[in-house]
Amino acid sequence: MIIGYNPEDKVYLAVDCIIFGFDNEDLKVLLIQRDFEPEQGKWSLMGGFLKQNETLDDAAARVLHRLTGVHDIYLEQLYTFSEVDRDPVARTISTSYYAIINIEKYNEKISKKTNAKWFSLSEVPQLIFDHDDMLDKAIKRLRRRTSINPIGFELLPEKFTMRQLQKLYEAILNKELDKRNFVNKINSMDVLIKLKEKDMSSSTKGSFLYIFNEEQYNAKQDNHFYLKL
Amino acid sequence: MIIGYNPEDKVYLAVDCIIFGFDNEDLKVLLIQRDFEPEQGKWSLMGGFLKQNETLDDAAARVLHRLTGVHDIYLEQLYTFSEVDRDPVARTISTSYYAIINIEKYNEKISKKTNAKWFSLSEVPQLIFDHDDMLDKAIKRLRRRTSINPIGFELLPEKFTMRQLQKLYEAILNKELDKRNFVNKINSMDVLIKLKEKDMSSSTKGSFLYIFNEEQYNAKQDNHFYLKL
DNA sequence: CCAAAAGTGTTGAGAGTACACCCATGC
DNA sequence: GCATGGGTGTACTCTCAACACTTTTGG
Repeated sequence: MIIGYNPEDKVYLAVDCIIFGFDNEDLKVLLIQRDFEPEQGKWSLMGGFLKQNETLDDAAARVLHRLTGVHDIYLEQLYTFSEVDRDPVARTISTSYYAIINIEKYNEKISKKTNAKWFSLSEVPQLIFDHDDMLDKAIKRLRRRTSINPIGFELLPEKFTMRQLQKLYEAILNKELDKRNFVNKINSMDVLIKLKEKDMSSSTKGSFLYIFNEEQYNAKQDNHFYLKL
Repeated sequence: MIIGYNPEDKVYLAVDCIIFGFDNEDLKVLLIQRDFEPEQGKWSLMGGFLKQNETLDDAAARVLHRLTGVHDIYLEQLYTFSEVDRDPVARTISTSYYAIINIEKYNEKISKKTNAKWFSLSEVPQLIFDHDDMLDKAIKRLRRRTSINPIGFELLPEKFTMRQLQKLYEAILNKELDKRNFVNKINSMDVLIKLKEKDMSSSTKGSFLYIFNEEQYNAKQDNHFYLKL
């Protein structure tokens, strides 16, 4: 026995993932309907238990992959929830993670999977345990992050219009933005490349497509952007 | 056995606390020298194991109290560290918390306790395990928080001078601030009460003392301050 | 020719930043 | 009378926010 080490008790450790997506209209979150007790039939975040030889980051990535088929997604740890009775079955402490993904890119895979469904933020049903709190924290964090540096490109197709990008920001921040101010601000960040190509699907005039200039972005990353909207 | 619940493994759960203090000169952090193996003699954050019937928040408060005698301190969860080999003895996952306290107010209590010592941020020795990372994250968080709303009053005596407050911000942000701009900004927040009393210890002229106007502060809390320095 | 979305600049207000001199007093 | 830290205001710049009209083209 090692002196000073006196682990009082063991507990179960889990991860839960808040997956955000965007469908060109609303910010959505991916939920699953539980097909097992407790709380069978209710909606919840995607979760799973930690394995012996993986980190929480690994576990979150594994759970996400198992339930959606999605790989190589940036996951960020949010907060660890530890209320004693949060899970009625056993003392379980859960670390929440959030990720943002492109709905179209993954939709096919996801829809084949078990009981997963996208919900607009305004239509999220009551979730099990403390998953509402988790979602809440995730939304707040996403909003804060959005104003620090340009997240959100992960949520769009490779080529996108200014309008789409604006709608995405509006969905995340849950408020309307002025078109001219938005364009000016985005352009001043200098992380987009304007293509000669136009998207003709949304208007007769057509709107220019942009791609994300990853190189520029990475170069500026450290300084932060402080895109205040 | 409950279907769908398949907890793969159990792990040990701990908390570690990063305690910041201020001595009118430097921002300091409270460390303890381990008097047990492993890593006996090395410096570490204050930590302990989670008990069966307490939350992580509770555990952090308990550990802090046990090792410093300090009560009723605002602790904020930082991040949960879960590298498989972070603790060589057993798989241990640790959730870090940080707090900021008034050194003078508690110094007597603390100095009686086991091996605890304040270190200026620039003089922190190498810490055990991943405690360096924890400290690093805490400093970053503290700096970010400082610019969102006026933290830091916790670190000062009840009555303090503008100069002290400025030094505190300089210590947290690790840069020099302009005296006039600082005073203007603080005054524009309208959360201090200027006393008629002066502190005569630092100069012949004496400098006015202030107290924190908690009521005003709480009233404004929600809107945030965005004290950009 | 008209409906529908795209595209584009200017102005005013407020916040941030840089900057220098006088004041009070103990010694 | 002088050394030491305390106290104070202004001018410039930059960013944010509000705001409206023209362009394109498919139908």
